[in-house]
Amino acid sequence: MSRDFATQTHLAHTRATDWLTAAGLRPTRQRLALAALLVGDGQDRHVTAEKLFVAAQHGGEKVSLATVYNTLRAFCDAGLLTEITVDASRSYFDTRTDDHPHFFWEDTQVLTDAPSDQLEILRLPEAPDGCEIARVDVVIRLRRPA
Amino acid sequence: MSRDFATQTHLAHTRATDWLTAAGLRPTRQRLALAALLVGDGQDRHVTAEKLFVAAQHGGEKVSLATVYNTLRAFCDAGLLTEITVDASRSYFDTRTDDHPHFFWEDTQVLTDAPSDQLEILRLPEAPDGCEIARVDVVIRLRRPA
DNA sequence: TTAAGTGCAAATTATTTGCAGTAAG
DNA sequence: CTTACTGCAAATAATTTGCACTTAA
Repeated sequence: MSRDFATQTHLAHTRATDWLTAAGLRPTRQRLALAALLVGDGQDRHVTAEKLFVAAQHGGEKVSLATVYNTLRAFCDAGLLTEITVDASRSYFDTRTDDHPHFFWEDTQVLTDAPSDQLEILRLPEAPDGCEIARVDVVIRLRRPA
Repeated sequence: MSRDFATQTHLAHTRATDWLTAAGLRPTRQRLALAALLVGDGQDRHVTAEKLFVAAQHGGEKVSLATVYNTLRAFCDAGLLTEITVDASRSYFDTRTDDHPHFFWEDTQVLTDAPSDQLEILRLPEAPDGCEIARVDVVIRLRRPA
């Protein structure tokens, strides 16, 4: 809570590097910057390409939007992120890669984790013949009452 | 099962008309054609704009793609359809408007209903303060094993 | 008659891609 | 060195929109 800036930055960098190399991805300057924003503080995050791009710029990083897109795709392919689709016009990327439920705030278009220990699925429809369940997406859409 | 074509068509037309007027929508030629394709036989359906457009053309109906989009949106706004988002690049529209689970076949990109009686959610994360749950989307993603 | 609905073509928006240059191993 | 990565600008693809025309009520 009271670590100084240098230490925090250093930790973020280390974590980002490990995260990338563990997945066999080259830790380039751009990827490190994006990775640090995603997992630098060990917190789970849900980002859109645009939001991450803005965050990077805000942090003084020089990364192109196309690279942000390509990088997010690369991270997904490497299993570092999961893509979650709640809004047909935008993709969200989650740093948590296990199967867990989400809240989607319809007014702000924000996606967050829902406490997974509060979800108990007793029975699930079984996969039809010749199929297996790749993932179960549970999105709880929240509305602020008028 | 063995009703003749004229009767089937007539039923479809009636059902489509009722469906539209019940929602306070003007039963125009285009809307009737699309509605008949959607609910004409009383079966539940999941369509994309493009698929519905092609189906209409195939049936000899003259409807523009923009109208298909506008119409689907109008049907949703009127509560006749529900939009389901499983794929960031395409919207699916479901003729069943109650909250129920779906199968999404990743190989064919097809969306179907999952038997809702086989899903039992024992406990759901509760909505954060000042919020209510608008809907719970459950999408079971199916993969055909290699 | 008149407000709602339609078609077309142009606009928008998120995302991808081709390719020439740059950097990591 | 050599192959992967990046940036830019152009290409895609789904969806929306402006506007003149048509049609249901």
